[in-house]
Amino acid sequence: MAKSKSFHHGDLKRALMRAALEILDEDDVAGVTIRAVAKRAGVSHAAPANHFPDRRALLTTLAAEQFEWIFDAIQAGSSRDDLMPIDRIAVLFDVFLQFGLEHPYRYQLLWRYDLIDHDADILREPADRVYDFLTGEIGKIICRKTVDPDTVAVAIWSMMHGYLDLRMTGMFEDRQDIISGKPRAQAILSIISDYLEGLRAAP
Amino acid sequence: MAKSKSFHHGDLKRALMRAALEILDEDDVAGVTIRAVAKRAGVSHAAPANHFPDRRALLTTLAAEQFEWIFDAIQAGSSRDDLMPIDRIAVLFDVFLQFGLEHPYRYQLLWRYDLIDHDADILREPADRVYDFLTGEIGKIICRKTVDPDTVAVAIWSMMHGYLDLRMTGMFEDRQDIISGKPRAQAILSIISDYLEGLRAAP
DNA sequence: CTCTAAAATTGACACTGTCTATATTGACTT
DNA sequence: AAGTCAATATAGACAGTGTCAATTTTAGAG
Repeated sequence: MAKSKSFHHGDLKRALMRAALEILDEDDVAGVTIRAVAKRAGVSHAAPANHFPDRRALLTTLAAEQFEWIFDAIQAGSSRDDLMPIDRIAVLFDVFLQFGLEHPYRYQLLWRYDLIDHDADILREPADRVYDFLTGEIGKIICRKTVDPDTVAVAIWSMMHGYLDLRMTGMFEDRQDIISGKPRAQAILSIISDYLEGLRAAP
Repeated sequence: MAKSKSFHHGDLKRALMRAALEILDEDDVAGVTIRAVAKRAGVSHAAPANHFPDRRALLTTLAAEQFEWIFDAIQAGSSRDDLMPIDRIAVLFDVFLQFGLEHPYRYQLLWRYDLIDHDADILREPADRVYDFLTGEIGKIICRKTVDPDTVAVAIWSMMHGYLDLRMTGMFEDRQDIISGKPRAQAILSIISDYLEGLRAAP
């Protein structure tokens, strides 16, 4: 078997990832140090080096798992075949919003290019799947040739990410009364929805 | 005088900020350590403690200066009184895009809530000025009462920030051929512009 | 049972921020 | 002019960090 269950820990790599995720949720990525993860997993501070060459690799793997979870959630939510492309985009939007609002530290890790390796295959593959899902659905919507689907994808993805990111920084926090964050988030969704509807219409 | 020119350094606080900005541009915020800043300013590693209680305070001041610069640039660019609100928003957009693309490390620092103190007055004041400028111009555009200007501001700000942020992570980098970044950025601007034009029209 | 390669440990190094005590400076008071 | 004193700069120490090297432990093959 490829994953040899060795030593007293069984599968330390998986145990390290679980410990890292726990610490991430509690303490932000700053708390996810090699030594803290090792301590929670019950091993010495240098044990993780056997499974991850450095901290960047550990965090990259952690981020990749989040992208995989997100993609799975999008697929699960849009598996019904009576959904229109616009509805499937809404599913993607909902998944990201819910994920970001529930797990802000996980979400922010996804974009920490200074801590993770965006060019790594394990990260790029699931991220591309999500992105391709979006561009694919947009392509089904747009009829006229004057608009570039990729530009629309960039615009939508930008607004979605920007809203989440700024919301987490507290940029909008006390500028208006958002409590659960949902109403304002749905307003953003409706803006995007209207925009896409507008694109479908002939010029 | 409040700012006493004392000791051999004259105004160490300003010298520290200059050194910090240089290092930021070269090495990202990770390189802006207290000790590195002190070394570049030619003082001992504990000297900055007299002017900034901790690293967070230093970085917060550094970020505040960037917001002040941005606001000044927006004002300088939109001082002509023959500009329409939509044009003034375009100026804000251009200033942010140019600032972000030219100085990515400065831009990213502005949103590192884990490193700077977003509630500090010195930071919140110039940031609010920029944000209020945007909401003010949007308010001039929107006529119908069914749309909340603040929501529109959030949407626009989100798209602008999201595009810059994602672009810096390399999310769009090799998914299409952007070289200078300007064409795609202008496409985003035109999307926002169209959106605002649509809002002006009666329902 | 032995051998071996992977896995885990221990210790060390150069960093970091920040705290303490100490020394220096410059301006104000008497 | 001499002295005082708060502000400013220094040097040293401490607990952290990531990562490297040498060492020991383990699990399974022969």
